[in-house]
This record gives sequence, structure tokens and C-alpha cells, in this order.
Amino acid sequence: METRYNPKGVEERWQRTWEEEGHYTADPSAAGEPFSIALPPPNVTGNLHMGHALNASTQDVLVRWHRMQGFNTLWQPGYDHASISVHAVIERQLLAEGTNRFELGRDAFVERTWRWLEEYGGIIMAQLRRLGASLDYSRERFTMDDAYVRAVYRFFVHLHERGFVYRDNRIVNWCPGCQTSVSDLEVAYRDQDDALTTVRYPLADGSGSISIATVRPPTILGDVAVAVHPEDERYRDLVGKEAIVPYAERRVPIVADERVDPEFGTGALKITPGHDATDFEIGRDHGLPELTVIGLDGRMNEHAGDLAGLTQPEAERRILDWLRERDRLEERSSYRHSVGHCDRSKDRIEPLITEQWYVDMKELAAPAIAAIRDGRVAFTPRNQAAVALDWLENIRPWNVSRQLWWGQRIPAWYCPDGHVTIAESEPSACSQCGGTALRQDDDVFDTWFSSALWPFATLGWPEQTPELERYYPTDVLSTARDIIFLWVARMIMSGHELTGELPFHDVIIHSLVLAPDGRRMSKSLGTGTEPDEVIEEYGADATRYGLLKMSSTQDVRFSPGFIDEGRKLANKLWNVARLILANAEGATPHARPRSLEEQWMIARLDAAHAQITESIEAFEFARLAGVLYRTTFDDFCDWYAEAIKPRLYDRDPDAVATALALLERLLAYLHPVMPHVTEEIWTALPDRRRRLVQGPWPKPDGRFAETQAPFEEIRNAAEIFRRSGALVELDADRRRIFDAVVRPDRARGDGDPAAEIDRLRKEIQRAEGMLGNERFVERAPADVVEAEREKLARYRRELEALGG
RNA sequence: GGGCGGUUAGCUCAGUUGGGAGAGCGCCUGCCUUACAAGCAGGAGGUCGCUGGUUCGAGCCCGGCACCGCCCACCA
Repeated sequence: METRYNPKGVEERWQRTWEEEGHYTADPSAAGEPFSIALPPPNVTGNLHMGHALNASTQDVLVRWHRMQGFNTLWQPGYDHASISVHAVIERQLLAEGTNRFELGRDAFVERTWRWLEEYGGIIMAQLRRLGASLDYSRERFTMDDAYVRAVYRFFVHLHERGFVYRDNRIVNWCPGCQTSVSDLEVAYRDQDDALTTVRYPLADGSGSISIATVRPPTILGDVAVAVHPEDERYRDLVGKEAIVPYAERRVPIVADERVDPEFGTGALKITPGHDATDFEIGRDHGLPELTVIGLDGRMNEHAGDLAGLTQPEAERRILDWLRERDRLEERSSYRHSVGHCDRSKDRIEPLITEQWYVDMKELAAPAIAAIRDGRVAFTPRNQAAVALDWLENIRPWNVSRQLWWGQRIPAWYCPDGHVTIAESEPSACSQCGGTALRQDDDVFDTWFSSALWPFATLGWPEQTPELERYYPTDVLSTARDIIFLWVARMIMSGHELTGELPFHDVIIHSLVLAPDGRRMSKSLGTGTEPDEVIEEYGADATRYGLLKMSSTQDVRFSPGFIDEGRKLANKLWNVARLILANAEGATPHARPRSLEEQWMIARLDAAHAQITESIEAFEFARLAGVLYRTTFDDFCDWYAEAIKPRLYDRDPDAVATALALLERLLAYLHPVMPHVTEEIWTALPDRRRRLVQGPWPKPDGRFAETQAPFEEIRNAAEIFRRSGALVELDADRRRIFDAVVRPDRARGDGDPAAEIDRLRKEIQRAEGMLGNERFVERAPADVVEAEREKLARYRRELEALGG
């Protein structure tokens, strides 16, 4: 064995072995309590980023831990088809080839996407393997699998039968780049400087004018009204009159509406229902027409008169010139406001009125709200539940249609008479008139419409498969904060609605990994660090450990320091194993822990067992990593291994056998976090009949809890010795451990006893002060007071030992 | 506008019912010690953001303020 642990070959070899031997493969017919997690499906085109790696590490701890305890585990992998992201990639290619999807045609486009995915998609599973994620790779699912599409259709038909599905002309967030609508949740608002233009609208009766501020002059052509606040004294007299829209020279009513902010601009608002969400609402309430002057391509459309066909900046120039010539341009000022951009393409969102499919979610939200409220779905950290609840309680209709080609095409068919038939498979005739010339809807579903079914559609729903029977509901869902609404809330709703059960009972919201400078990790900003690079440099075990250590807060800056800590831990473990194994030849398998340090180490492992169990059950992975580090470094290596070293060199059979037994336990505890190095060492232990990956998970011994106190004495004595060089009275047994660990020849011994005496006197003063305070003794908890008494006694003993 | 989180050592972060300020990295000193120099031993370094309050006692609980990050929301 080499003196340094080198993870490279080791990790790759074990990853292959575990998978080939089928340790990850779930068998619904096998014994054991089920434990299952559905991996949040990464985008099929995506690369593993730090957030994925962190999330996979935490899930793998849970999965491996349960597997070692004999649970029948399934960690379900798969991909999301990510319709809009994939579109962006393919369309960029087409653009480079001087064509576009419309020239190519729908069938060819979809065909090309499939081919491209076969070649370039699906690299994340390879990256997850490299991390050591124990997913059942044989069960990979895709949201575009035939069976999965059938589940999506069933979902839609079900919602339709329940009466929740409808079509409507509403204002949507239109992305001109992607040529589709996107949901509110996929619009990112960014501050941007624009010009605020104040324009005079003449009153129709010639009695004057009303000034209105806008950041988008081209939309003036779509104005159908002017609105003021009903309480606004300045304009009270104008309500009910008419104004003339500039350029269009159209007469429109002046209405009163409370949604107008009298403080903003001039206090008068132009109403453009076709191009602004608020205006749309106001327009509907006042029964105003809905006029669209900008087309799906972002250019002025046929309703824009002589401006038709122009781009918006061109139209804006023409309108401004027109206004200037007639002295209706009152003011142009710089104005900073937030503007919506498409999350995917970064194009500026164009609010437009289009016909879309909607799902009324109110009834579906109610059971989800109840489940979160009463804890049947518990969030960790707890406060994230409030975030989900707030959204669910104010839930709005879900626009589920997208004007894209890559995705599950909406199963709605139109007959020439305009009737709509919704069915799970292509109908032969219109459900209303029996017409047979049917045409399927062109749109596909919002990507999240299919991911909402992930925990059960991957298991074969709506078929009653053995997998569904055995592994559903799943146990835990682990994901990042940014998709609580998009995904988590919707899974809860759809799961309850379709399966009658909640899809999981725990939701873990893990930290967001930021770049070292505190910004979001992003390839385009050059602030990203790829997990692959980190694994290459430090190894998968170290990476897993480091990521878990980073997982405790809401946001965390990526720092290699934690990964390096993991590398140290793996190396330490490797070397202490070498120490024990180098002296283990011919060791008897019977472990008889006789000495104090052996018993103490068992007690420490018992304590670790309890802490490990608590941390994992509470999903406190950073704490788990800390416990493992301290148990390995401080307890096992610095104290126990040092103390037994002389006996190991003497090949004391009991010491060797005990050391092997304890190492075995330590390896098991570390395995969920650092599977590779632990399995590698495990295999070198004598008489291995099974893989560590299959357990067993060690049980606490429980016999030696009382050994902790005398061992503390030794540690305290060593502490004093190191600080002051003063020798401390110990009995022979304790003296032996003390000598083995402290090694006087190594310690400097030139400490200052006077300083230590000073320190102890201060401590004694403090403790005496507390214990002398009547209110403390009366009011503080009894165990706290007792602990102080013990400390005081100890300090006094130590002081005495120093001759102070 | 509403909500969530953060502010502790030079850096990244722990700190579990309020009771002796911690870890890793970095820095300084001494060691190639028969597992490990990716190591060992020792050390320096902090008014726990500011400010009131509760308490015998506050990094922790309550009020206010400042700054940072994120989420939600129809400000033209």
C-alpha cells in the first residue's frame, strides 16, 4: 500500500464493481422495508454543476445509509426533456446553418433533436457515477419515453374530466427569441435604464389635454383608454370624457381605476390591454377592446397602420418625430425600472395576448396546503414550508401550453367545425360532431407539466406496476430552493390528485452553491467551478465530504478548503488502516477489548453512532461530516491509534484483533459519505465475505460508557502537560496511555507552569463566583449547576497537581 | 411593497433547549517521529455588525438600526 491515498484508480474501479455486481439495482420482489428517492431529473442537455453534486451527495448518504441497514432501496434516476432549453440549443445550430425551425418543419426538427440527444445528451449520469452516486442506473427514465408521455396524457385528460382545463385568450409572457409563451416563474426581472416619455393626449372635446408617461411609445398605438385614480382631484372632471390617442388619432374613454398609482408620472395611465398585464386586467374589468399592435415576432403588426412591419425602435423613432412635430412630446427623462427577461434565452419578454391552455389549480392546491400545514409533507429547513404555502394559497391558473415542438404534444384535436376533443390517444372522430378530419393541437406542454409526475410516472404510473406498489410513495425529495414552486409544489398537488397519496413525506431544500465571490455560479460569468474538475483534483470522496460540509446554510460560497478537509480525512483513514493492517498478520478474529483505550474507543464509536443517526435523520449533513471527521482524526487516530501503537508493534493479538474490529466499525460509519476509500480498505481486511456497500450498519456496543470519564482524565493531564510541562499523577494503566500518546520526548516541555496556574486560578474564580451566586444555584438547571461543581473540583485537582 | 436568510479569527464557515468563544485553510515556531510532510507538536489572531432590553448570566431570547444576498408581487 502506498503511503498516500490516491483516489484515482480506486474510485473508478469501485464505481464499476458496485454497478456490475448489482448493488444499486432495486428489486421490488426482494425483502426489506422500502426506501426510495427520485432524483430530481436534470436537463438532458445539462452538465453536472455544483448544485447537482451537492444534492446528489446528500441523497446518496441517505440511500447508502438505508441500504446498509437492509432497506430495500431505490434511487430513481432519469432526465427531463427540458423543452425550451433544448429548443434553444437546436435553434442556435439551425441559425448557424442559415436556417430555422420553421423552414425545417416540425417532424424534421423533432427527429433532429432526438438524434442530437443520442449523441450529446445524457452525460450527467456519467458524471454522477463518477461522484459515486448509487443510483439504479438500469432504471433510467426520460420524460419523453413513450410510457411517460402516456402518463402525461392521462394527467391532462384527468384534469379535463375534472373540469379544470380551459382555453383562453389572455396576456402571457411572450419570448420573441423562443417564439413561445413562458410562465411567470420563468421570467427574471432585471433593472434597466430606459427613457420615460411624457406625451400629451388631447381631449376629444378640445378642452385641453392630459399628459401620460410611458416607457414604450410604440404601444401607444394599442391604447384603448386612459385611466386615472378615482380619488385623484386633478383628473376627477375628466373621467367619462374622451382623449385622442396620438398617431393613431383614435378617441378613447377616460376611466377611473384604483390600480392607477397617482404618484407615478403624471398620475394618468394609458391602457394597452394587448401589451401590458395590468392594463389587460383593467381592460377586462372595464369591458375595453383588446388591441394588439406588436406581433409574435416583436415587430409592429397589421394594426399599427403605416408602422406595420417596423421594429419597435424604428416605430419609436417615427412616433417620437410625429409627437415633436406637433409639440405633444412633453418630456424625455432617464428612468430605471425592472424589465422581464426570459430565463432561458435572456430575451426581453413581450407581454402579448394569445390563446393558451390553462389549468385551474385551486382545487388541487387545497390538499397540498393541508398536507404541508399539518406536516405530512415536512420541509427542511422548516421555514421553506411557509414559502411554498404562500405560493399555493395565492395560486393562479397554470398556463400549460408552449408554442414549441420538442415536448409532449398536447392531446387535443380540432375538427373543421372548431370542436375540441381531448383524449389519451388520437381519436378517430370528433367527440361532438363525429367529423373525422381531425388536426392535433400544435403546442406542447410546459416542461414542468411532465416533471410534476416524476415520483410516480418513473415507476410506471398509471399502470399498477410492482415498482409503483413497492416504492411509492417515495420517502424524500431533495432539491434547491429555486424550484419549490415550479416543481415541488406541483408534484405534491399532482401526486395527491392522481395517486391519492403524497409523493414524499420529507422535502429537503439544500443550500445554493455560490462562486467564491458570492455571485451565482455561472459559466457565462466565468465564476463556475465544475464538479468534474474538483473530483479530478481531490477525488470523489473528498468532493462529497466537502459538499456536505457546505450544505448547512441557505447560501454558501464554494470553497476548496472543505474539499481539502475531505481529502485529508480520506488520507488519514487510509494511513491508519495501513498501520493496523501492517501488524495484523495472523490476527485472531476474536476481539477482546481489555484495555482502557480500547473500551474508550468503543464508547466513542457508540457516541458517534448516536450523533450520526441524529444528524442523518435530521438531514444535518454538515454536522454529520463534522462528527465523522472528529471521530476519525481526534478519537481514532490521535488518541486510540497512538495509544495502542506500542502493542501493535508487539503484535499483541488482542490489540490487533480489537483494532481490526474497531476499524471495521469506523469504516462503516464513514461509508455513506466516503464510499470508495472505505470499501477499498474494507476489502483489505482479513476474511471479507461481503461488500461494505451492503452493510451491515454497526450497532452500538453499549458496554463501556463509563470509560469516558477516566479517559477524560488522561486527556486533561496531557493538556496540562503540553501547556506547562508539569507532570501529573496518574495510575500505571493511565500513565501507559498518557506516555504512548503524549510522548514526552516529542513534547516541548518548555511551557510555563505559572501561566497554566494563572489560567486555572481564573477558572476557579469564575466557577466559585457562579456557585457562590445564590440565584444561580437556585434558578439554573440542576445539571448545569452540577457540571459547574465538577469543573470546579477538577480545576482544583489540576491546580494542586501543578503545586499551585 | 411583502417574505426568507445572513453579518462570529486574514478566508470559508460551525456554535442543538442561555452557563468555560470553535473547526478547516492561511500565518508564525519547532520537528524528515518505525501509519500519514496531503504529517506531528506548539503558537499568534475575535469589542461574536451597531444599539437598547430581558436575565444572576446573552454569540444565542425580545425591540430598533445598518449593510449584504435571495424569493415573491400588476408600478406604466
